[in-house]
Amino acid sequence: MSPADTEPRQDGTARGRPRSEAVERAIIEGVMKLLEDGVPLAELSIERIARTAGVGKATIYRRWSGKEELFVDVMRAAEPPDPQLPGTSMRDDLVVLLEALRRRGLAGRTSAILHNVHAQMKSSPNLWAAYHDTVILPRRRLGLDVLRRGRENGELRADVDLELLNDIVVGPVLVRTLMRPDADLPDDLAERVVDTLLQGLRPVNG
Amino acid sequence: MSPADTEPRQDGTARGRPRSEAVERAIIEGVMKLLEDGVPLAELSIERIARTAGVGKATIYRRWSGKEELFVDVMRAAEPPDPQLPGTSMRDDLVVLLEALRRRGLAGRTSAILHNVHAQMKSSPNLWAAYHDTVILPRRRLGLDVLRRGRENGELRADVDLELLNDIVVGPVLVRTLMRPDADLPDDLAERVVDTLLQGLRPVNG
Amino acid sequence: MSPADTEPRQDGTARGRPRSEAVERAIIEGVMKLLEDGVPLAELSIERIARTAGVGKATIYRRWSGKEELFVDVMRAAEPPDPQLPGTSMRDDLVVLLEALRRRGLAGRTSAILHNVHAQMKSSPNLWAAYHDTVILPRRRLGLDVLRRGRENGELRADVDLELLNDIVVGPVLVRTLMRPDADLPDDLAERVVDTLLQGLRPVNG
Amino acid sequence: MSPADTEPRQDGTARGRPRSEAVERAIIEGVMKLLEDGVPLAELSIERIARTAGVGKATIYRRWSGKEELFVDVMRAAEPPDPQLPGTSMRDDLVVLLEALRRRGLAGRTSAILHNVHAQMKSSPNLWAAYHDTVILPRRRLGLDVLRRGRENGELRADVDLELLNDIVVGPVLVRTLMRPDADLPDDLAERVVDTLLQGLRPVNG
DNA sequence: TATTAATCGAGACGGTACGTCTTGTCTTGGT
DNA sequence: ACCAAGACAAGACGTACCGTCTCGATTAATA
Repeated sequence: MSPADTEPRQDGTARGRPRSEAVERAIIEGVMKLLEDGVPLAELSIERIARTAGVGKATIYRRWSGKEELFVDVMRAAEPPDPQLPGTSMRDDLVVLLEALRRRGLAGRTSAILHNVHAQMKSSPNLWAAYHDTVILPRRRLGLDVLRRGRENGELRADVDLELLNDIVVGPVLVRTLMRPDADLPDDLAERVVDTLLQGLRPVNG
Repeated sequence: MSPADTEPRQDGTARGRPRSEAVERAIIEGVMKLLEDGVPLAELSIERIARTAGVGKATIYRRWSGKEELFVDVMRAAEPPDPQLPGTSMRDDLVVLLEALRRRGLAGRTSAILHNVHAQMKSSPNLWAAYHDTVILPRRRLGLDVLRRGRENGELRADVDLELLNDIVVGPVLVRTLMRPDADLPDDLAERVVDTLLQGLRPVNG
Repeated sequence: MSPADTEPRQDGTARGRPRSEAVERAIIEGVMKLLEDGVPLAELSIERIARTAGVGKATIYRRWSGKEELFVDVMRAAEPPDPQLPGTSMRDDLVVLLEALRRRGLAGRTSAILHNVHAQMKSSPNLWAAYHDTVILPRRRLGLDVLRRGRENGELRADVDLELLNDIVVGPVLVRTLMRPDADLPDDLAERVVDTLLQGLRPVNG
Repeated sequence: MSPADTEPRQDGTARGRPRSEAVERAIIEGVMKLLEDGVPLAELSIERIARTAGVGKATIYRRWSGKEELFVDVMRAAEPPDPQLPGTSMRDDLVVLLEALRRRGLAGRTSAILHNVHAQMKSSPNLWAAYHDTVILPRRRLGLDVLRRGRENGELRADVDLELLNDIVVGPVLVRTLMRPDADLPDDLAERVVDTLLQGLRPVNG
């Protein structure tokens, strides 16, 4: 799924002119620039991408089998780095994770790319799978680890389903980010979600 | 956004051959049939839709301004009816609402159409808005009403943010339905989400 | 080989918008204009022809299966009309026929087209055959008729091979026209060829 | 026009690895093999020639500036040697010359190459000129010499135009060879052409 | 014997054209 | 006024070649 789909060579022997990494970057940067400039994803033809990057069409097809595969790498390049967990408590760690998610949905470049390409990739199951495996899954695992530690530390009920809980924690931010583009993502959203969940929904007295 | 974009006539006077409603149904049914047959959304050209429905291309353009507008109506036609709330308690109402959401993500026809068209529409803000306003928003209001009644009945803490809570309730199911296509949606998912949230996450003793 | 390769319809029933004859003419005229302007045949891409004629590529492919087929029709359109035979004698008729051949090789538009397309067509046996059958053969028959009448009238030896003789008469002009592009075609060439042949090559006394 | 276009060095000093003559032959042989195998000239890309000859593209471009120049050398290599004239009489010499021409148009390898490359070269005036000067012209001069000797020997009328006569002699065979690919070239064609011309066309008595 | 420089096969590179497909508009003749 | 059919200009699709440009690896003649 990464660049070098039509592998240039299986063994180590390199023959012929090697592929230029600069070209690779130029293409991905070109796509990002177009998306940031507000060009609708539907108008992102390979022809136009090539024109923008000052590159021949074949040079694109030599690396990616089509638009979708290219977009996977564009997303990967646009993906912000993993957040640094404070480790002071489960609650704090969750807030940091959620906050990273919230920010990702706001930031200019990332946001424009994310919203568009995300939607696009959904139409292609195996591409989605590739993105899921290399981007989503590691983050998900990060969240599950935090929750597991929380359960072990006694911050969490012992009988809770961690997988489900992870979806519950992450759900509201993801929903607001990707499915309700007009929804606001206030600064304290991460905190409020985590604290609301921890406090429980029942009235205080009981 | 609805059919009859290029309105046939503003006033009441009807002149010439009236538009055939059968044609309208044939087109929408045709799109659904193709999607159910596993035709990828990307291969759904207007040309092919017209061929499948045995209809001229102009007849489609006379009703919708393009593929996306047509898809909005296809989604609307595929949307399952609103669930009937039992009204016995907030908890029960929420479970029924969530269960409807879960079912929508499973059902064959609906599911295939949903996943595809949903993704597609995300690329077009105003189309997404149209879908949001006529399909998502009413459901959302239904959920908010249930929560509001719950708060009034004392089933909910008084200081909770209903908007946020609604996203928390709906989030996990939506995430599993639309963003993790391989995730399982077990029969008791709705119940477990609602009960997990109501019980709170803290260990019992305190 | 003619226009209308992908026949629009076999029976008489005409359905859909009929093909525009104006477009047909515009395309053929466009090719001629380019050739007259000195554009080398090798640079006559379908893409360029379409651009010049202000026509979509598909519109060309709808009529001809490729460049070569199109060129057959261009040649046909550029072909000068059959000459009018005086009928006063075999000698005079032959001179007129040869003179027509000579002129064809001189005339600006025709000449440029002829030389180029002629060469091009040679690479495609069946296209050459098509051109041969509809353009060359009728002319050839005209020549054979003249010779046959000459033999019946006693202007020709009875034992002569008419087919061969026709090639002998036509040969020198054709060679100078098509194979020695720099050769001159003097005004009296036709007369001189015919008279040289009629007089024989032997010295007068014998 | 010959190999060594981008001359490897002007002065005598030879530095670096010298060009391999074997490579040169391999390329020309490769082209001939492809043509004999019935590959249409239009499909003879430099890319394919290089592939067939097991040679890098640059190695071809180092010797010839393009396809056409390469073809000139291919033709030269395929050209049969000059015929040996008996010298017994003008008539016999002409028959031998014509017979050589006829054979050239028949022979397998030569014929396939001739017909194709001949046509191709016509589109490029200066290439045609090169071929004309080094291949056609010497043959033509050979014919003119024979005719001149014939006139001096009294085998020919003194007032005949030798240039024109040469075209008349050569014309029919050339026409049948290059312009009527389906025409037959019977064994006695050369004799019949020469004798027909010598006998004259008029009836015997007069 | 080492150095040097042009050669070699391989294949990447920016372009252009190929022939096919879809887009949205525009005629047709018929309902 | 509507309909199905299909022509039309425009332009993207993915592939093939164009002629140029690196690569690492030969291959002589020179130093």
